[in-house]
Amino acid sequence: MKVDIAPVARPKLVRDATVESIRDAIIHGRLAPGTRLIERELCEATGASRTSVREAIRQLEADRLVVVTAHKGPAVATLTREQAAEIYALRADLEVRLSVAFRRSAAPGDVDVLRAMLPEIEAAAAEADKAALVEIMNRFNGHIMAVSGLEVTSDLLRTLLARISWLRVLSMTQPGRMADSVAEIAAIVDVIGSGRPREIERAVRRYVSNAGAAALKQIDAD
Amino acid sequence: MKVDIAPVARPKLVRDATVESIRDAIIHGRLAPGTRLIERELCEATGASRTSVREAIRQLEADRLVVVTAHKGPAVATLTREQAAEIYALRADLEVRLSVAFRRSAAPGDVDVLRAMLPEIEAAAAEADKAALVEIMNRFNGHIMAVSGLEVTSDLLRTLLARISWLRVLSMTQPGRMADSVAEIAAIVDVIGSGRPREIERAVRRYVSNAGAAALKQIDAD
DNA sequence: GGTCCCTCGATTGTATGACAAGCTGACAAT
DNA sequence: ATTGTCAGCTTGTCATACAATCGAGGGACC
Repeated sequence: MKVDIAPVARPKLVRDATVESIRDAIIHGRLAPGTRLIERELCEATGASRTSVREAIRQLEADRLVVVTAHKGPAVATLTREQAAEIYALRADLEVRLSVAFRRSAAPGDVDVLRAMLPEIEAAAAEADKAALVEIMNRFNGHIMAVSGLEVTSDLLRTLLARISWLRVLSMTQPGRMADSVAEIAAIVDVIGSGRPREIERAVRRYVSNAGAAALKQIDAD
Repeated sequence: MKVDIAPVARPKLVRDATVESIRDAIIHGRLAPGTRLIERELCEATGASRTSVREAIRQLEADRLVVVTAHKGPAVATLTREQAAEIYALRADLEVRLSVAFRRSAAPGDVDVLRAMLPEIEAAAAEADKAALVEIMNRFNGHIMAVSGLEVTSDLLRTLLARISWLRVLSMTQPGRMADSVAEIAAIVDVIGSGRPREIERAVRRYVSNAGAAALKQIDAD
């Protein structure tokens, strides 16, 4: 017999909450790249013990969100221009793979879910509400990832996106970028459900490539 | 003044040694996928304290080499057929990028370094010496990565290769695979220094794709 | 003044002991 | 056979302690 009961929402482990806490501060830019992280301060800020904080740091280090120098301690990871360029190039490959897989696996209605987000995206862009835009784009990407069925690829993309998250927000500020961005996303939605793989690839690469160009311009202007 | 002295080999941190120790056991197959890892046993095996062992586990978890279930403990990660297929597909993309970048950045002699490894590869393959083959292929890949200058891409590829390391060794056992493999690698060396990107891509994809097919066949036959 | 060196405080690295929380398998009861 | 219960084991977290190392500041010397 199959019952329709969701598994209980387990109380988070302290270490996971700590990871979330620090990761959130990094990807939202509240901790700028290069910022030194002192264990004692992290303990005070999160309320966790050194044990948990240190385990959290190890996880963030493996995710490349922080870099740890022995006996000097962790610092928020910085991105060189070259690293950022690489990440955007890789992101394009991954998003192409996901979008094509989406096309293959999409059930009727999956494209509608994406299309239904467009007005929200436009609204957030019109108001220049970055936080809302980040949130809705996460849902947008999340749906594509979920439908694609590509676990590893989604996982990799998530870690790459986390590393450039603050940069993405910064590059949104460029005049005209948001409007272009919205148009490029709409173009993706237009072809992701019914287009040929070649067309999907072109639309996705155009979006990611332009986003990357904006991000790199942002880095150069720092 | 520039002196040719390598930086001192610092005494490894206990935690790094522990990570290395466990990672090595996993990628060389001494710890089979699915094996439960008990903290106490890891402490006894490595001589490290729980503190260090637990931090090592967190790192391996983020690298996806172990999966941790709350209150049940870590276990060596398993690979589904789908995950393995994804990893080989992504590996192809990454190796193509690295090889093309190698072509662009290679100094005279860099190709010779690769070519000089071919006899070693052939010898190891002829003797079916898997350990030697793994070692030499690591050097081969390492040289391409170093010359390519693509840090992020290299990093990502290394983590993916770690996840399929045991599978690669297994799939070597298939009759004829080693000989084909050697020929495909030789073909890559032939074009990586002077070929057009398209040719390089084709050679690399042929190699990775065949390796992936062998690996998947191995999974199916388990 | 500038440079070298040393000491000291702060921070990280590691180990240990303690206890709570949660899982697992065995056994008893119905 | 299913369920309830319990004991033992493992993980999760904390506090504490101490060694190793780093970095800044202060003298000593030129």
